[in-house]
Amino acid sequence: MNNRRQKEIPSPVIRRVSKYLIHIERLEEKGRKWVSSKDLADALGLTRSTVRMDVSYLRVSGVSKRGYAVEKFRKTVAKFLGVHKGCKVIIVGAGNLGRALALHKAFAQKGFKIGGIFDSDSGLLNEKVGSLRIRSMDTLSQVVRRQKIRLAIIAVPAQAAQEVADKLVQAGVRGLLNLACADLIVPNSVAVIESRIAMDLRELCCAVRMRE
Amino acid sequence: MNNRRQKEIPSPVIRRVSKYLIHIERLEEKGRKWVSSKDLADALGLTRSTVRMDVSYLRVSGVSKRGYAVEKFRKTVAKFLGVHKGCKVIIVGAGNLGRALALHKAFAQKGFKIGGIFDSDSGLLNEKVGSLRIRSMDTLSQVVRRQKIRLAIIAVPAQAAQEVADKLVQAGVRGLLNLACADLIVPNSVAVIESRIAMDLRELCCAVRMRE
DNA sequence: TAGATTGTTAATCGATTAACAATC
DNA sequence: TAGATTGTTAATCGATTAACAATC
Repeated sequence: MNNRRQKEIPSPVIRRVSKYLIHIERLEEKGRKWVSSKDLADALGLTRSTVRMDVSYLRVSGVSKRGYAVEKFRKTVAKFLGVHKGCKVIIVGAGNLGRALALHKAFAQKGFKIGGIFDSDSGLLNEKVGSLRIRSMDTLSQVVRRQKIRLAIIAVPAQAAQEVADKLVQAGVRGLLNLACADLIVPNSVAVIESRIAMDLRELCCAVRMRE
Repeated sequence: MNNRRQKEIPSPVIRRVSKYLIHIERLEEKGRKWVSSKDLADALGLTRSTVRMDVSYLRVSGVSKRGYAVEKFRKTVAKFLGVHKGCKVIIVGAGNLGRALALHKAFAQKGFKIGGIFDSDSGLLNEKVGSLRIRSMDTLSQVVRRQKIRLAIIAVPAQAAQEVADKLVQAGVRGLLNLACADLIVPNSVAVIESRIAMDLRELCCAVRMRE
């Protein structure tokens, strides 16, 4: 593909690193100063080797016998993931799920700010969701440009998902979190993470059967 | 581990198979009778080899030159995943997210039925969410036993997640879908799928940065 | 110092892809 | 028949784990 500033990171590593961050944040709250690869491995059910390999992708250097400095680790990981206070996200779809996410406290806690909620149903226009007002899809592109929004959550029914994705991509959004049960086709330059709860449930169903 | 009836299936396979099911269901609605490994591979961005290997784990046999019979494929995959009409799930946590999921239409469409919604806040007791009433945590174990519930969705704040998981496990639930930003510790006999939207957003953040 | 832990290289393991005979 | 597709085995690729010297 195109030449990247960053070394190519395997996606299992990224997934684990975002788990490390959650864990490290909790340790920091508790006042812990140091964490070792063994601590992390035990807490997350991994091997020490895996943790150390993952850490080697970051620019965190550890100290023999003590491990990694918690605060520095947390800062470096947050920077690595591109997470910073006030990273803005918009939500498309103001149904039950879209509204719930707009009000979801964990987002703010994890550094995200909801930059707007949109719906194609003009009956919902201007209705309040927390401190936000539901906006029309016509204003989407303008909002994305003005506020320099890069991330969007798709919380619309499956049939509408592709059309919404197209609009978002055209408006310049760079990453989509897809909650709809639909496979999205997007240009290579746009990242998509699937988070389809109904699909997860099916996977769970299967996992349960496997261990019976 | 314990001896299983089923051959051990790699989890990437399970994840892909649940994607096949979504796709196949749509094809069936459209009246398609046959689907080939090439069709599936193209639709989901995989190689034909991968699709055929995955299919070989199922008990679907294909026909040279035509591929797989759509209806039979769909039925076999649904059975393989353990998904059947009316598979019951309970939701713990009647905050924004829990309520939204209780009302979420995609669940019913995908064969799941919400068997109850629970919250520890007695102020919410008996409040209506769609056709359900919010129940107290004290009744959880009874409901799980009577209705033979095997799956639960955890939609409570991170601090409460482990306690809720313990209660669910004790009540006899076999699979947990965790929406809380907390790492759950459960016995090996219980399956856990993580579906933490805030974490997914962070992963997305990172993915976006990678391709800049 | 002795012991614990990092950082990195090499070995292992498993998943994906390629290849191809069998089949319709 | 010729061509397309399955089903399976072998080759490749990449991720995980093990091992160990360096370090504090």
